[in-house]
Amino acid sequence: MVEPRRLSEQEAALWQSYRETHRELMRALEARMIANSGLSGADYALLHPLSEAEDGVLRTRDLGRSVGWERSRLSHQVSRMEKRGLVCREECTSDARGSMVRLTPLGRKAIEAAAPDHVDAVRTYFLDRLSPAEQSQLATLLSRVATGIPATCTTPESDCD
Amino acid sequence: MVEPRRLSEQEAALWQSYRETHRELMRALEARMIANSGLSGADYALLHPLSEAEDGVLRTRDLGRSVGWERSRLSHQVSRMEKRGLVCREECTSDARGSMVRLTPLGRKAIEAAAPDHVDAVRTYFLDRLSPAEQSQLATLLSRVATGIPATCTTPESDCD
DNA sequence: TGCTAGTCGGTGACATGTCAACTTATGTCC
DNA sequence: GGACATAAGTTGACATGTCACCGACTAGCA
Repeated sequence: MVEPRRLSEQEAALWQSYRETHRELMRALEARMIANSGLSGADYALLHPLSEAEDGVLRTRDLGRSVGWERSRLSHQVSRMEKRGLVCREECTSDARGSMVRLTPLGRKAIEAAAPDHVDAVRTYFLDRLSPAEQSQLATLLSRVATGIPATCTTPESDCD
Repeated sequence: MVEPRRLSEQEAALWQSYRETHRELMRALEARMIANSGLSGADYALLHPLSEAEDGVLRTRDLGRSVGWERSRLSHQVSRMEKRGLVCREECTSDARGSMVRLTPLGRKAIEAAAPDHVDAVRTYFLDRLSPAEQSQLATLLSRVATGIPATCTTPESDCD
């Protein structure tokens, strides 16, 4: 009873504004990317690190780490992209458990066609909306929130202790 | 070639930090709510306005407006929640096209059981991480970004003008 | 060497979200 | 009244994301 059960008007407004702004921003970016290149955000997320990798190949595990996804999610997305010819799977010679994901020529063309406009969109809708001072303010706020988020119990490097 | 094709290190770091922080924050909130009450974020989003409404009933259209969802998404979610007994559908007497969504006693119990801990979680992971000054900074930054996002052409209250 | 725990990737079931199309009803204009 | 645009809601197909589990393999250790 002593604990505050409700958010104040300002708190509720901030929380709602935060969620709405994020949702609208992502919707705008996603819609623009699909319209411009036919790639979804999930496609782009995987194609980007692959395009930067040596020969356009990464071990599935490393690709997963570079985008911060779970193995299952990654596997499903790779399967979908494989079906569309953007990437292909290969065996991992150094570890028989593993597998490699390789950018196909089609995938390479797709990411190279999509990237400039996407970068421009991120600037237009996000970065350019903020002054340099505001950008560093935001970085501070984000790191403060981020450090308060409890780690997922399934995260390998941080057990529930 | 004159246009900046890449983000600076700082810009890329901010953009990545923004997306990661949001993802982790939402994951933490969702996990805690499911563990604590068995409700998902989508469940909560609908149960909340219903629980505040007169008699726990809202016209589907109005429920959709209050959460900002499209009709299809709302209809699917209501169907899933109906199957689990959290809400039920009723006919709309004033407009034969419409339908009403009513909170069941089970749904009422669920939202009332979930709300205090969720509010606490939003405080713990988000609001309490920021000082009052930082909260208003954030509100400013968000509104700046929000006003730069092109409206979706399907939004009913804000046509593309 | 063999046991055991952990890693790696994949799969199926399901929840969530988007899009296009459809049905039905309402409102508007002639 | 009748033609037409619009609104409300649903549905099916599909993309995405999460969870639990499996099967194969690796690594650490007795």
